[in-house]
Amino acid sequence: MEKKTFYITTPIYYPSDKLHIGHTYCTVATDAIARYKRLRGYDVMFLTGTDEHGQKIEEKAKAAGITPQQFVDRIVTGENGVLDLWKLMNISNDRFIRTTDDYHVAAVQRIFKKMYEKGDIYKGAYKGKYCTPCESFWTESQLVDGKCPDCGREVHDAEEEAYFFRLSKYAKPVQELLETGTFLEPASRVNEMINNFIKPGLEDLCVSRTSFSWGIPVDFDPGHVVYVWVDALFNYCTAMGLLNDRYHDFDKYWPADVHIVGKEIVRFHSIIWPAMLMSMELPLPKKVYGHGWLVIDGGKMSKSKGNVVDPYVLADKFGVDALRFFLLRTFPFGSDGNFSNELLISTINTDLANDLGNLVSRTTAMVEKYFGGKLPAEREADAVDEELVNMISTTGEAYAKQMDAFQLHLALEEVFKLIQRANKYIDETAPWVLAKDEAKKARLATVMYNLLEALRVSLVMLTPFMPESCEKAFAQIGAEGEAKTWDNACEYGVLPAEVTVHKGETLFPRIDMAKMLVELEQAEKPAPKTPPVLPNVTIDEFAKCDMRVCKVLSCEAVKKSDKLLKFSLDDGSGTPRQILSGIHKFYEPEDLVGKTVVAILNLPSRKMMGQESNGMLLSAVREVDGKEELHLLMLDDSVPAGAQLC
RNA sequence: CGCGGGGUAGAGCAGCUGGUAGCUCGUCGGGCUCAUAACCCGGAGGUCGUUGGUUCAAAUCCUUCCCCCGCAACCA
Repeated sequence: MEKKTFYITTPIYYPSDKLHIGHTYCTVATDAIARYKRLRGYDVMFLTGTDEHGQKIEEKAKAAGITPQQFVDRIVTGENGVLDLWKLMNISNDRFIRTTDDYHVAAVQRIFKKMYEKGDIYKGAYKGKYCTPCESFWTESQLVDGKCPDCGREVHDAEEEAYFFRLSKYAKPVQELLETGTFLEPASRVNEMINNFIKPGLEDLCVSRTSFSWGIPVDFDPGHVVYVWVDALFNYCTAMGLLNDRYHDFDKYWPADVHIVGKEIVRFHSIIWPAMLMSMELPLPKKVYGHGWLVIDGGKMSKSKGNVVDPYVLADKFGVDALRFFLLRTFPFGSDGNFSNELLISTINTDLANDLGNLVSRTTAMVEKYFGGKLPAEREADAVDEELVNMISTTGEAYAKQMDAFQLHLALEEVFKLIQRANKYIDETAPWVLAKDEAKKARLATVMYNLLEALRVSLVMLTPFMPESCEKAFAQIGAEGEAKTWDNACEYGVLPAEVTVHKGETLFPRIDMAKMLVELEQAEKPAPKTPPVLPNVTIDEFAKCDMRVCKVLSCEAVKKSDKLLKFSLDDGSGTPRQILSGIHKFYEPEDLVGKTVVAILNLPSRKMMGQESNGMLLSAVREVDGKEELHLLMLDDSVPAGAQLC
């Protein structure tokens, strides 16, 4: 009989930067689900990949002086890149798609054309407010005081040719999809989507761009490139062979059983994606699951905050399996979780070292000590065995229920209830007492056997989370072949009666919290980065910058901004000069009044939060421990206002 | 009134289809010695952010207000 298929995906990640622990979290979770389904006998297809087009990558590549393709190659296939990271984390994906793969490019062009021919993509005009000097379109809501948010100048109505997808046409069926089924989970995300996006009304979606070129060309209209929606979302289909000859599994695996996505892209996957599939008259994926984020100290992890956690460092310090386990055991999969090194270490110590690792260790040690490593066949049951033996055969069901609902942390909790019960069982049966009485050998063997069985079924259930460690542990408790299958994870009495154990290396060493925190701090502290010296400028070019000494006449915080301070400065001209500066995080306005600072005066005037800024204050800036540190340039107060720097 | 999430023991969280408030860590005390100074048992510690209401009964439903976070905006 054909095995049932299970098609599961991660998002395709945007390689504009190195991936961090958040991406790792998502991929590890998906991997654990995929491995669980394989364990359950499914024919699993697990896809992950990278979304490599777009303006941001084009700009980053330009800044780095290389082509966009070289840029993404470096991040995806280069050393310590995306592929290396997934290999390190023991990710069992069956396929990896890059949106720059030629088969995907060709397929997307066909998809775009098909939707165009159907009339669901049409050529229209992108209407907006246009700022001629900035060559930028803005929406009404982006404008500041009705003017360009970039330069503060007047904008005018303008149109640009673009292709649109008739998203509005599918608003109703999409709403029904969200409201009726279990298409989008957890359910809390459904209201968000409906209130935020569907109720206000779905507008047609701009699906092509002419403002950048790093994308898939619209083959029937040069100058246009396909924008992210069609390009990225259809990866889930093209990687199975939709409209291309590279793969031939589309009919076998589509529709996907579940797209695992982060909450920030739930909208694309639960509204735009089904609408586009409806347009293509393709079946819809069965489920979109939006997981939460790892946050740090309650705040979002981001480059600019300098609190990005590097998975390479953690895997190196704690081991891949311990890291995988921690991510999935600690945080409820559907909601945000607060990441910290302390929590990571204490979870490893409590669950893996003290409970699981120590149970393996003490059990195998006793079998070796009391029986020379091999249990005799004689048995003698006792009433105290019942609860443990019962749990051995029932935990599988409780675990499966949680796994099938993607409640990974709850599934692991079930397993650890069994492990904790086994530790208690040792206390209740006191094997070291039994061992002193030759007449109680059969009883002692029974106790040991029950412990090994509890370990065996626990390990089967932990295998999707910690594949390598579980293999090692299986070897230690003498479980091989059939003893490691799912069907036998719900059965008591599968290990041979005369099982032989092999006490081995410590599976999860206990971690010295204080010592490790210091080590981590050092490892995560990037080598103090001093930016390289910029290319030469001529003295004439330098002289164009009019930098002058100014006295702070007044200073106040700008309303509604957590960063901006508004300065009124005496620049020596006699007329106060207004300059805005985003340094509120470093200075309180009242501390700056009367200070002697330096500003460059001949920058073009610019509006921020509706306020005009005529120049820029100079500061000394550097990165310390990944955080920006800023010192406003201040001179001795005896220097007069208006003095020029040269 | 932009949208959403959240405020429960010292810390981190669960409970929220209403019925004596739970878990992990920490802390205090006890047990055990097979084990990775690990394991097992017990105690202390909470007026469940605030106001009012529904109910025989509210952390749990409705309402007022306060605070935190995310999206957005902005950071020359």
